[in-house]
Amino acid sequence: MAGLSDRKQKILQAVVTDYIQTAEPVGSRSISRRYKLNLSAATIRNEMSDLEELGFLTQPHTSAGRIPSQQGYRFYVDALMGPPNLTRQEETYLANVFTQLQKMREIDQIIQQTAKVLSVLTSYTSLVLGPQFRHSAFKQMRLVPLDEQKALVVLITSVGHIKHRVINLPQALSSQELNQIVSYLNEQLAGQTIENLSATRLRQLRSDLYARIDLLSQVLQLLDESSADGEGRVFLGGTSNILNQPEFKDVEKIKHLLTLFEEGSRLTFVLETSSEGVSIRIGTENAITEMSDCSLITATYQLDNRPVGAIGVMGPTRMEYSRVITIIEHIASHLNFVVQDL
Amino acid sequence: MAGLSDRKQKILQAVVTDYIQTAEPVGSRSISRRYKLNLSAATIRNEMSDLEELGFLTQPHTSAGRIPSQQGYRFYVDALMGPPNLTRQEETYLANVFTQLQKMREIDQIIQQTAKVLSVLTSYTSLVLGPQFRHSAFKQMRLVPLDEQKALVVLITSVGHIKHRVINLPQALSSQELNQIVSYLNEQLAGQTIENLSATRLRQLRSDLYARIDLLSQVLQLLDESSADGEGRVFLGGTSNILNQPEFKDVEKIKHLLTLFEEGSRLTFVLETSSEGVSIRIGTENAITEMSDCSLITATYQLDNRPVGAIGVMGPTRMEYSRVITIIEHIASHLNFVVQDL
DNA sequence: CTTTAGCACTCATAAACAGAGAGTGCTAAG
DNA sequence: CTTAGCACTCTCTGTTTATGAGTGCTAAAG
Repeated sequence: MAGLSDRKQKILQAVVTDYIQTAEPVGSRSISRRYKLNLSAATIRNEMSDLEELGFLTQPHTSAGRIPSQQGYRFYVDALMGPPNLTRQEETYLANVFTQLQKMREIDQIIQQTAKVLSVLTSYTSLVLGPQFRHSAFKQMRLVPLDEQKALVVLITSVGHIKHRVINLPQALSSQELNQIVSYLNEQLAGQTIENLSATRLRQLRSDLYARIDLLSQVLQLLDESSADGEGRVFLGGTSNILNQPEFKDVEKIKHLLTLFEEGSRLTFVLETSSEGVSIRIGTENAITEMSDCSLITATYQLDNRPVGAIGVMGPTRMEYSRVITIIEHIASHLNFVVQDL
Repeated sequence: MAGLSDRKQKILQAVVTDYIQTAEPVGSRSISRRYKLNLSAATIRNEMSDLEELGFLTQPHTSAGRIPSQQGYRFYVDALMGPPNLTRQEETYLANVFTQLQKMREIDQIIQQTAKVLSVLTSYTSLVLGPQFRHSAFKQMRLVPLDEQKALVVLITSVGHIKHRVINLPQALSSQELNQIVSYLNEQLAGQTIENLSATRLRQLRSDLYARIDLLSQVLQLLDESSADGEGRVFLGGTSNILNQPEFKDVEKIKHLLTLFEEGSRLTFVLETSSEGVSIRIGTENAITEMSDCSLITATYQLDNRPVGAIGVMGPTRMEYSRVITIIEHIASHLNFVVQDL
């Protein structure tokens, strides 16, 4: 697998970069012309034939050029990929974006804006998973009475995520008692991460306050929902960008992807399961069948050294890997700061 | 314009219903076969020729069948459209949905679910505009201190919409002073609609509290943003449904629509400007050029007899108007109750 | 005067076909 | 081991041809 001669590597690299640019099968001739390898077309032809045998290239049909196979892209990404090539323009654009993001206060806005920026910069489709409630720490809880029977529970966590819910008040409770319950809960829950709450802790609380079950259970339900699916929302950017890719001129393919985009939960899953740091999944490495001819590059962002969310870019397997990777790295690392400040 | 002979109307109706079903130009022959008009193809041919002259039908090319023109659809919708035809299945499905919606507490969830239901039932794309903050009345405001320098402003309105924002506290303020300001604001703003606040009222408040400008301006900014674009978010459902329509097999068209879908503000505008009750806009009646071969059916929903939001369904001009209209009416009227209960 | 049958004509769509071009694989020579 | 040459393959494009649905017109029938 690793035993590719230097020359084969150079040729593979040429094929991949050429195909990434043109989206057309690349022939021996055009390589010997465009890349300074000082080899004749015939030699390259032989090498390409070998590379096909080894599984790095494929032929759409006899007597067409070669295109990289999934394995070919994998090798390219792991070993051959050139350095990023961001233009100065793009870098200043990035810098501008960062100062703008810095100013925003609402997490939703930040997430959405991030998605947009990612898609504009890369001209692929971007996915951004908002900070996950259940990874963040409980900070404070407040009860705002609305009228005789209703009150607003406000839950504040360390990622600046604020969750609220109107609940019904048992009429038997005096405002004093209410305050007691709230401050008791605040005391008990302070600093815990939401996901750690579910099991033992909540049961204990429940028995402590067994007299107030009614009220409590509503609050706990809010906690529970938050920890379950609630906040795992994925924001998309540039969904129409995929249509610019020649590999998606087929309406059926588009339909598959669009319906995938509508199923938030599956997207959430993909992003949640992405490993820490930058991860690159090519074609069928993606587990989601609809994405089997796409590549997905993701990165996580952290809060207090714990990954709380992820950003990603999806494009055809013929994707500008190095470019996207550097952009994603920049944005993810910056997002760390932005989230920290909330 | 209104002077269409009875027979012409029957034929026009036949053409429209046929075309709605088949999406193919319909010829004189198939009408005399499929519809019991007791007229020969030739007669129908003559009538159709007249209808074309009058602008109700068009021919894609000589010697093809006719398809309804925009004017044709308009006449159909205004005068010819048959009664709704919901199956019993669909009605029970609707009933189920309603009980489910009733249970939800979070406005976002309700909106999103509504969008989904609308798109599933109609198999077109649905747009739902959440309740507009600026039409709703101010109810209460709270300040939750987070730490020495920061506090959370919570704004509660009568549509059950809750808006929050972290703001910086001027250190000079004691908690007593804070409370004073808050209760003063509550007093002054109670019952006002958000949109009425902007102009004179705010200026007055600003001068009243001129000493506390720093704090106040942040709060006011929150109010302002809410009244501006903030809450006018549109949720989409079934975006992939358009791909099932044969008129959208062209990738360019799809791209135009998808990019339109990404521009939330333009969609907001369309829904905001829809007149009270059910409105039907066919083709270029839509003002948005990207939608010039689509039709949009919208309905508003109310709170306290004021329209606060809208729902809509978008499909090709060849849309099942009567079906969609009844579905939309049902859902909108139900939404009135759901919103009321929040 | 209206309706209908008959017929020639039009036009899009599909299938069949030829030619061009790009690329390969193989063979033989450097 | 490299390269030039050549025959072969396969896609793509444009052209031609056939088919069929549908129209418009004319003339006869009601």
